[in-house]
Amino acid sequence: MLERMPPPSKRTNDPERTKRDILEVAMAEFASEGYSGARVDAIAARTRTSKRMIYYYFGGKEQLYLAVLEEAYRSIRALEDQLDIASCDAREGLRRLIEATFDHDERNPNFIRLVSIENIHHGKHLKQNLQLRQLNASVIETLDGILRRGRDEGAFRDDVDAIDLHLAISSYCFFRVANRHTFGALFDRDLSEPKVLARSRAQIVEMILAWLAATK
Amino acid sequence: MLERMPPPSKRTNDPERTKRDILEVAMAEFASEGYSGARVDAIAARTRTSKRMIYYYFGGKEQLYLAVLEEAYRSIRALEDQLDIASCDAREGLRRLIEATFDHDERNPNFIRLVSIENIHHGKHLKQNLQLRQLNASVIETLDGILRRGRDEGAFRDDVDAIDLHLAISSYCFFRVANRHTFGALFDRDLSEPKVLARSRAQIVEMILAWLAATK
DNA sequence: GGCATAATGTACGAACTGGTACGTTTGCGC
DNA sequence: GCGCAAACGTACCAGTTCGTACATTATGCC
Repeated sequence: MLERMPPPSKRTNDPERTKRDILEVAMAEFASEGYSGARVDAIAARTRTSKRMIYYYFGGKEQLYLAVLEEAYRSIRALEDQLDIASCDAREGLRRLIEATFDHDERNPNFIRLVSIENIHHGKHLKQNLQLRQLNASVIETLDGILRRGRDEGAFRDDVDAIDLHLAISSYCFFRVANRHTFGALFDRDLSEPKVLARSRAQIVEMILAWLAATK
Repeated sequence: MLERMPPPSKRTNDPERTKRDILEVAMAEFASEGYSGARVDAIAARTRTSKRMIYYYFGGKEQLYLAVLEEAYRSIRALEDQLDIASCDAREGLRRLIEATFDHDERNPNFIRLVSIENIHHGKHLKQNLQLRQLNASVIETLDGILRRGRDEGAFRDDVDAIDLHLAISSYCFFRVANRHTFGALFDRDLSEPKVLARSRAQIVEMILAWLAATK
């Protein structure tokens, strides 16, 4: 088959692949440049298809961003499902959950950046999306279960609720990734360096456990 | 030309006021819209002067942003100077510093947002600015002093350094403000509400103190 | 094989946006 | 007053950017 290469160009239709391709490229672009900084043309250029398809499948820049945001949130669904929390005591279960959160944020800087970007825009896209809110409820339930068990075991204090706890854990894990650049520039400590990372990972666990163990 | 109304219009020259005016408006615009989302025309419109002056005094959009960023960082210089830390023990001194950090972030959402924005842009502007890095070193020195005193008093563990501690404190205070919108949308808790705020303020103090008191 | 529809490519346009050319006014030293 | 530089206003331009009209090809179905 000596197919004359580009004359008939051999186009193949693959809607699913095209959509996924656009989403992936768009995620990288939005995460890297912010919503306003992202360029539809730049996304199209890095896609195997054309700008036309972005509008064909997604409708526009804002809807594409919305799809990216949803995809990003969806990918972290039930982060805590894979953990075997039931089989250990509350402290150990919590330790695993904290480490999983830490590792997740570390491994998904694009997700972190998108959340930052969404907050810059006052969370107006997320607020529109009912579905996503429910996805995130599960981590609260998990934490609530751990907290209750910890109280029953006499290991945890009883005046900290699941949302307090989630705030404490995720703020640390999130900040480390989101503010890596300014923190690194100001304090000369590269938070992405393996040794620093491991140190932080241990410290957030210590911190939370010490807090919950405190007798007020 | 029947124009009689604003004949000479009584213009007054006041360079300093003009500059400050532009900076203030620009700070609000950048913080609200992000760097790419901010519009030079929008800034000019809300100023008592014209777009021409932005270029006259600052040179361009990017240099204006740079000036805004510098101004924002400079305004928090020596946050810890007003605290009387020397006159109390380490735990009390640290408590005051944490609360001051918390209150500062709470009162300066624009600063918080600008830092978020700067991180979206990989901190490239901050990295260029040597001056600003030194300004921020003071908080580390202060924390270092507290930590050392705490160890001498036998109240603090000795395997946590000042930068570890600063990371723990500022991540919590920062996240509460920076991610207020997505957090609120996902977990139905308005972090800016006075009661929630006071609760958080107490919790971050408890958390840090419990951590440092832990005997490893 | 023919046809309807989904999928895709190309080229272009209208509006926006950062930046500037050009002219005018103010304030200050004398 | 007078002159001159600093301070300021207006109108406009050129490049960019989102979005679309129009044409074309692939694919499933009978």
